[in-house]
Amino acid sequence: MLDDEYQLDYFLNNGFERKICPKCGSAYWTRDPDRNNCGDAPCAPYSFIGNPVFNKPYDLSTMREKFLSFFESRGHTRLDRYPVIARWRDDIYLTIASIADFQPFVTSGLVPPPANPLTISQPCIRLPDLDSVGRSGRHLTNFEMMAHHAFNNSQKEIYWKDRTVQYCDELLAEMGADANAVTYKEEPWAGGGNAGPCVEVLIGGLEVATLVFMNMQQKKSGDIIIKGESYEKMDNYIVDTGYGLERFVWASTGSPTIYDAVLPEMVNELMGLAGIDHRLDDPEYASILSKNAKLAGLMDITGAANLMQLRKKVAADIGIEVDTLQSIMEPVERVYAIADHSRCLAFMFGDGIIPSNVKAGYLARLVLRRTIRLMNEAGINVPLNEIVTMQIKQMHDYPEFSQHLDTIVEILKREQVKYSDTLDRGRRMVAKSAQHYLDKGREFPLDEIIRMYDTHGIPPEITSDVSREIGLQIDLPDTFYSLVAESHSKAEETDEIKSIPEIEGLPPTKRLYYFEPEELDFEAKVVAVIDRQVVLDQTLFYPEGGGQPADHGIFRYGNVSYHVADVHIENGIILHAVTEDKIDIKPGDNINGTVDSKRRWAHKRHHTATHVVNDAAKKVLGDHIWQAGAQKSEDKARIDLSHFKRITSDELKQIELIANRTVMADIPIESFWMDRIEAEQEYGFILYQGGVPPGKKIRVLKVGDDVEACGGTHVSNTGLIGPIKILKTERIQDGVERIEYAAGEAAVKRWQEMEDLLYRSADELKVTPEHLPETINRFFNEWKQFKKDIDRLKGDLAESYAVNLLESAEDIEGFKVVARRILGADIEELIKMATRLMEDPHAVVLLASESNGVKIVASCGQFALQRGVNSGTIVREMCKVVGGGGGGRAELAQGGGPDVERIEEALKKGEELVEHVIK
RNA sequence: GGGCUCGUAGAUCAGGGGUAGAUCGUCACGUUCGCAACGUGAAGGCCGCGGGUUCGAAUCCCGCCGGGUCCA
Repeated sequence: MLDDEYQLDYFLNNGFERKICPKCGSAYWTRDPDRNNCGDAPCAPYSFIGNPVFNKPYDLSTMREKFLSFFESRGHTRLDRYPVIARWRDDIYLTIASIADFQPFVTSGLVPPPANPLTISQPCIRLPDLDSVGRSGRHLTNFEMMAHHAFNNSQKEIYWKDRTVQYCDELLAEMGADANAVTYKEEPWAGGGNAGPCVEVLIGGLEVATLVFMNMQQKKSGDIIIKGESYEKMDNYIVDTGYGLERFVWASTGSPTIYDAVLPEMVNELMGLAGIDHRLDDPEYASILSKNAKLAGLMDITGAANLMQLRKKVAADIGIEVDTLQSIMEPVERVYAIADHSRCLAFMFGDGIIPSNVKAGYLARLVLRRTIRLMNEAGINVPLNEIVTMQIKQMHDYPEFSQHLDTIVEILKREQVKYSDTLDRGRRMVAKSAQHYLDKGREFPLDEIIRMYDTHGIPPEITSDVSREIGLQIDLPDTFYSLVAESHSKAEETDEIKSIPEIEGLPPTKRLYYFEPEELDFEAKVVAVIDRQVVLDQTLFYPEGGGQPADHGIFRYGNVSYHVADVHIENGIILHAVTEDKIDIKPGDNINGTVDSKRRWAHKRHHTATHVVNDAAKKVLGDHIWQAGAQKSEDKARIDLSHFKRITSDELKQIELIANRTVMADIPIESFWMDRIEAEQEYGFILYQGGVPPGKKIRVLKVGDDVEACGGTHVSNTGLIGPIKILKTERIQDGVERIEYAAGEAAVKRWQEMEDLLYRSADELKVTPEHLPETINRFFNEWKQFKKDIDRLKGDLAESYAVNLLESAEDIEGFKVVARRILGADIEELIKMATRLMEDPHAVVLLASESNGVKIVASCGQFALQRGVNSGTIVREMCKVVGGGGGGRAELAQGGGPDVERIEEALKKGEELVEHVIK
């Protein structure tokens, strides 16, 4: 249906012919009259292996430079790369494509591009194909997407399809590619809410680039259907190209795998450590790897069954046994994967991801643990941090990673220890469980294996290995991980966005609080009244946002006052919710507004303090600190920071001190509106600590050394924050620390509360606060000692009582029945006595005392037990008499009840029961 | 953001309403010229914290604190 989109003048004027691939049915453009396939896998096999498509081999650096300067010389501005962690996005964690750098605001047209047209080489991380990395010869977890982008709209067109294809053709020609070998395959593209026509660029059977012409956006009512979704045309249309740097390098060397082309030093180093003789100059060995890569390029190799298929084909092709091939390929594939993964980790940690159990940090840990597993399997007994360090030292184009090497190494060391702890714990758990099932003569249940992985992070391979050692065989299903996914309930909750239709068409409210930050009184004209919500033309009321709660206050109209209890902003329109049911104001009326000064000041102080604490934390803990959330209130505030270990109390004191020094330095706070792109270029993504604000312009706030995009209200000088008191830290997730603090009056109040607590505690012990710790220590130790003494004495007491009691026992048919009330004994003493007495096989003991109600204990010796005496039943009946309950074992039971008056009665009842049973 | 788990002696863990346990480690004694090994014995517990249910809670329920882990 997009067929017309591909009838490019460039194709028509340059000798191209449109053909349909007989195998896959795709349309493609070629200069070669004899070509009879689209050139893409699986229709065409790799032909570049051992037969490079360009005129010379390139490495990553020279290839990247070749590409960027090619487009620079054609009017494109070269841009620095963005981080691999997508801090400017709240919908994805990792940068997955060059266009991701410009979503959502540039692609939507809201914000102009930083340059137009532009070229960039953007490192990307994609994890969905993790399983194929190392095996297919071409998959990578991380790669650089070289790109040129042009952002067009109805007012201005930079260039569109023809020029894009022409550039591609010229680039390939300049690199010495055979023009007849290049095909352009038509393929509609869709992703991330956008879509458009696209051509895939193929050479030597390898897809080296994708040229996307993004001109549609997803819309339910759209009339264009692509891959099952409806789209409509956009006003702006964007050239979104992606040239795979690593694939270009691979195609230029023709090596058997992409890993040998891209990371030759690393691969060789690791092969050596794994004890593998990796000699690509050995024709036989090289041919196995090439065959494998070629065939892997033609098929889906995810899952053990598919992989086996590949092995069989390759083995048959070369004429060796499948087992032999397996034993050659498996170790090599592992090393390739390690080479890839460790580079991925270098990017992740180099760009500041902190390992965690959530979000991007979880993805980092996933890759990290996978790498450790692979290294163990490969027999590489070198700490992971050394491998990643090796990697970073070879990444000369990324000198910034070396600057953070100390932090990266520490993180990796901690993670390695953590993982080995988890595995140790896991092995013990599996061993215990396996023994349990072995003893019962049962199999290890599958859901138990899933549970081991799901709740304890124990990989199924480990479960299988450990239980095999114990003697329990386990067959792992190939579909293990999808079974795990299934076991998770799919409770999808879609937040319904409450939009208020009445506000559509209203003018945005003028935000006076930015222009007159010190003012609290204002006049305004009512624009609309919707239910209990008032919209004004301008307001000093700050709406909830950026972790700062809404202002409160009052409106006055004539003699009537209205209380503003909540304020929020929607599409630039500020809604004031008032508590009164009846609102006698209407659009056009002029009202007076007054903001609650105490609340506003508390928020201002806490908000500015947040920036100050953030900055202090960064100075104490390191550059990797990144704000992961914040919330303010009148009496305290908190900030969540990414950090890979717990904050110590010394560090906390240091942070508090530095924060208060910033306060005392009384630094004026600067705020100004700035072009988004300009601000990003000047200050970096560090601006977005507190989240990414929408819009073309952003408000930049400088508090001392801290610079952030922030829309909140602030004090004018740090001195006005007043004292900052840090209250506590909390670890809200692995890798995220929360610091709670109070500022200004709230801080003073906290101090006073804490002082009260301290003096009250000291008073209780009749000591001065200085002596509190040692006194408490003494009391606690004494308490423990007394407890032990009492316990021992109770035992002694019970012993001596017991002798007397037995002597005074009533003889019933040869049994020694004791039914006595023991004055002053508690339940423990009764139990000790009863336990001591039941040593006599003829004893039947019923003891009662008054201790916090009635306590009753019964016991009986061996013979009595055989006679049918059951202490449990007897106690239960006795306790009913005193209005309670009880129970226990037949030889020893206990209970009690509230009715003290009937103790004797209960004993009598017990005696009767005993007699009844014995006789 | 959602889910699942764990917190008991210095360490590793049992017990899952009815007298707090095992193994290792520690200490003492015995055996030995001495050590290891062995034997005998002992010390070592606010059963994470706070509420609730109950005659009775390490155990059940709720909240908090501290860990572990899977998924988006």
